[in-house]
Amino acid sequence: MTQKTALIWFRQDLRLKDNPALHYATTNGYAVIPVYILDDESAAQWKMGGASRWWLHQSLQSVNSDLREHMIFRAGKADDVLTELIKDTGADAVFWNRCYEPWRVKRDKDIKQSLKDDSIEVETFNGSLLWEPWEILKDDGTPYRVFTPYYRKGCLKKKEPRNPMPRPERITYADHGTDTGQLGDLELIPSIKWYEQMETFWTPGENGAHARLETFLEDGFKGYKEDRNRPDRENVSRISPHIHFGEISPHQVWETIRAYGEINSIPEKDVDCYCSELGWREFSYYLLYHFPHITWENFQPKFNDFPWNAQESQDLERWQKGQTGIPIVDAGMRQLWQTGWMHNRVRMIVGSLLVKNLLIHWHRGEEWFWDTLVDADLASNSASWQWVAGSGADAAPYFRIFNPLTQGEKFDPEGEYVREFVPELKNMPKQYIHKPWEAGPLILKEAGVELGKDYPEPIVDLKASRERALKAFETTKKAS
DNA sequence: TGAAATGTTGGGGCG
DNA sequence: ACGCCCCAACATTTC
Repeated sequence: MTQKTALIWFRQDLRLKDNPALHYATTNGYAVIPVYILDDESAAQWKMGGASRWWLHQSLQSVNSDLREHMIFRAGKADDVLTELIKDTGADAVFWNRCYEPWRVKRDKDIKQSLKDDSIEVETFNGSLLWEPWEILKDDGTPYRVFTPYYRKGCLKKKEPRNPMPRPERITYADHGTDTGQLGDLELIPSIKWYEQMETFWTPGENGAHARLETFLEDGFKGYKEDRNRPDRENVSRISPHIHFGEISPHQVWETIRAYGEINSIPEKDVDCYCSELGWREFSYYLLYHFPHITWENFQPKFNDFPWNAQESQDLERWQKGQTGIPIVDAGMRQLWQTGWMHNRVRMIVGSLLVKNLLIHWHRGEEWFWDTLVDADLASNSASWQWVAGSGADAAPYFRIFNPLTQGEKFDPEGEYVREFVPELKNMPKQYIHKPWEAGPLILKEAGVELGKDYPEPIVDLKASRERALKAFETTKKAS
C-alpha cells in the first residue's frame, strides 16, 4: 500500500512547532509536500510591501532549512498553482492554516470548493487566532464593536486559548519528482540594499522568534504595564513581525507568557496587560472578518464627508521622511524607515499628527505603514489607523488630539529616543530636546543646531492646528 | 491608549 | 491668631 501525500500550503504560518496543518498531516500518516505560493495577483491592492517582502524572504529561508530544503516555491495565482502541483505531484490532499484577509477568505473558499469537486481531500485549521471571529458574538447575535466587552465578556469568559502543539517528531517527505523552484525566483529582495541596517535589528525565522520572546521575558516583562509606553526602554516584546508571519503563534506566546509569569512571580498586571495586547490583535482580526470594508471605508460613515486636506503641500513627504521638525515624530518615522518597526506609543503620536494636526487622510498613513513596516498586517493596520483617525470601532474620540511635546516629555523624558534616531539633535539639552524651536540662539549654537538648516522648523503650529482639527471634526458630529 | 480650561483645596508667607 | 493672597497640586469639565 502506498502512503497518501498531502500538500502543506504554507502562508502566514512559517513554523514547524504548533502548526496545526502540518501536525495533522504528520500524525495521520501523510507524506508531506510543503509549498509556498507568492500570489500578488489575488492580493491586488494589498500586495505585500517592501519591508514585509524582505522579512518574508528571510523567514522562508529559515523554514525551508528546517524542512530540509523540501519547500516548493511558486509565484502566481494560488488556484492555478495548486491545480498544477496536484497534477505534477499526484498529491491526495491539501492542508492549510486559515488566513482572514478578505481577499484570501474569498480565494480560499473558492479553492476549497474546487478541490473538493475534484475529489481532493482538503482540511483547514486555525493556526493564528486565539478565538475564531465567528465564535464571539453578543447575546443578540451581532458582533461586538467595543474592545473591552469583546475581550472580557466575549473572549475570556468563553474559553482559554488551546495549548500549543508540539513540533512533529518526524516528517516524511513525499518523493514527488517535481521541481521545487528557488526562493530567489520569488524576487522578494530589492536590488537597492536599503535593508542592510534592518538585518542588524532582526532575526526572522522560528528560532529568532523564540529568542526574541525569551529576551523580552527576561529583560522587559516585569514592569511591562507602565514601561511599555516608553520608547526609550526595552519593555516591549517586538514580537509582532514574528507573529505576523506565523513564526510563532499567539497560542505559543500566550502560553509562554502566562507560564513564565507564574514561575517568576511577574505581577499579574503586567501579565494581563501583555495578554490584552494580544487581545487587541484578535479584535482587529475580528473586525476585519465581520466588517471586511474597514480596510478602506470608514467604519463610522459619519466620517465620509470629512474635509481632509487636499494633497498639494509637501506635508506628507516631510512626515514620511521624518522631517516634520517635531522631534518625537521624526524619531518615530526614522525608526520606521531604518528598522521597519516603530514603538507603539510613537505610532499613535505620529498618526495623530498626520491625521489631526495635518488633516491628511488616514489612507496615506495606512499605505505608508503598509509599505515600510516589517509587521505590516492588514487587520491591525486598518483597525489602528481608523482608531487614530476616530473613524473606527471603539476609536479615540475626535477631540482626542495628542500633543507631541507633552507625549515626548512624558514618555521620553531624557530625550534618549530622540537622540538615537535624530542625531542632529544629540547635543540639545533635555529641556529643549522635544522643542528646539523654543531654545534661545545661544543654546542652539552650543548644541550645533541651526533651525531650518540642520533641523527643520516645525511643520505646523501645534496650538493653531489643534484648533483647526477640532473645527474640522465638528462636521462628523453634525453628520451623526 | 488626551489636552487644555476651569474649579477646588490646602499649605505657607505675610501684614 | 487671623484673614488674605498666592500658587502648586489635584480634580472636574469641556473640547
